Amino acid sequence: MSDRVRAANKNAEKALRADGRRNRERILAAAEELIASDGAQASLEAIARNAGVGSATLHRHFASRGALLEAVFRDGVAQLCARAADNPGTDPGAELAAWLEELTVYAATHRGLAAALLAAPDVVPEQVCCTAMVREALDGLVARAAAAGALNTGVSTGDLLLLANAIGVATEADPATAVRLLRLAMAGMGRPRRGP
Amino acid sequence: MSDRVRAANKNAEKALRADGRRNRERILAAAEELIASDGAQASLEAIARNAGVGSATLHRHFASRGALLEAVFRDGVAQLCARAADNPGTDPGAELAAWLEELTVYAATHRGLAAALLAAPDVVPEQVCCTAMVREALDGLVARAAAAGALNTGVSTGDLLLLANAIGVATEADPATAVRLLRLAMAGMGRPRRGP
DNA sequence: ACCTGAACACCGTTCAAGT
DNA sequence: ACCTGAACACCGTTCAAGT
Repeated sequence: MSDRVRAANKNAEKALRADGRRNRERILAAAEELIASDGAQASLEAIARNAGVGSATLHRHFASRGALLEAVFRDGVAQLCARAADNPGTDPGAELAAWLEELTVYAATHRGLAAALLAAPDVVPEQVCCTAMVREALDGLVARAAAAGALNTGVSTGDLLLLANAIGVATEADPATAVRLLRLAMAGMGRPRRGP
Repeated sequence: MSDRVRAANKNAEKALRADGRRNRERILAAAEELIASDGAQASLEAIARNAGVGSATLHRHFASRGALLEAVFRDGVAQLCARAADNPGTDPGAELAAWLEELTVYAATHRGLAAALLAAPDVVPEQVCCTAMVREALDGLVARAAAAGALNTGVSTGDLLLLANAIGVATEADPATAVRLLRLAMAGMGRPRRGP
């Protein structure tokens, strides 16, 4: 999986001439910065301007806003997802909860990511996309948690993904609130907690 | 409260000349339609065009996109909030849950509302705004539920508002999913439910 | 192969000029 | 008092012309 991601990045970088590759990096750096400050709706024109390239060059490298967002977040999301498989622990429920918090914090601290994940997948078949990576990582954790009886009946991977993204969008740039809200939703808001 | 709302609308309508009032209604009708189909980011230009007025006229009536969204949703939200006070029931926890579901469904079926509620309040002092109405209505329900011990410790009105809006944004135009997600979050996702 | 500058259609905002 | 048309600065997308 992480191999697939690395291969996809190699493809995007290797097939370019030296100047093309340099421009691509500049665009990504500018995009990262502007998305951090302006959110997912950051102006593509401004990104191209900051990168010192024409707007047509940006569109040549990234056919759509979604493609650019994917490229900006792919590495970070891949690392996050790799961590989901690392834990060989003994408490699947706690591991699921901990990883969901990581995902939510990551979404809340990377403006535009949650919005991108929420958007219709828009997946070119065979393409490695953030949504697919996250879903795959989460699927494993959910399966183990469910097998251990640590998950409420009727809760699916899609539910948890939707919840984490919803909270990520709603609390963008406020990770503390994001985590608090996620924990409350996991534990339940409608009745007093029992025990420690 | 509902009086304040009615007064605010009277103010906005009464002080206008006949043609101004007619244009205002046309703009609101066009806005309702386009926001329903395009979401909260609907083009103001297109709204003015559909209403048959110049774009400057739209800006004269509604100084900002937020002001227009407020006007579009104010009546519906006021009715929703009025219903929060109607119930003299005996199960505050259930009443809170039921009203939160109503709010979430309303948000999910009125594209743009949740996004508008999530946006920074941006409240002109003394102005009746949707956020304030909802918060006031919810405050009452929360207080009664908390007094009855039906609410998880540490859950505030703001938490529930944020959660409902987050789910509303994430599931826009899919009220069934919105309700399912809200119920799961209220009951808790992280452990099996007990009893009926 | 990759880039640029320019063109196109659109947008939100503002203002002078109308009635 | 309220409206309009026009102007301004911006945007995303596309394309012919360059190297």
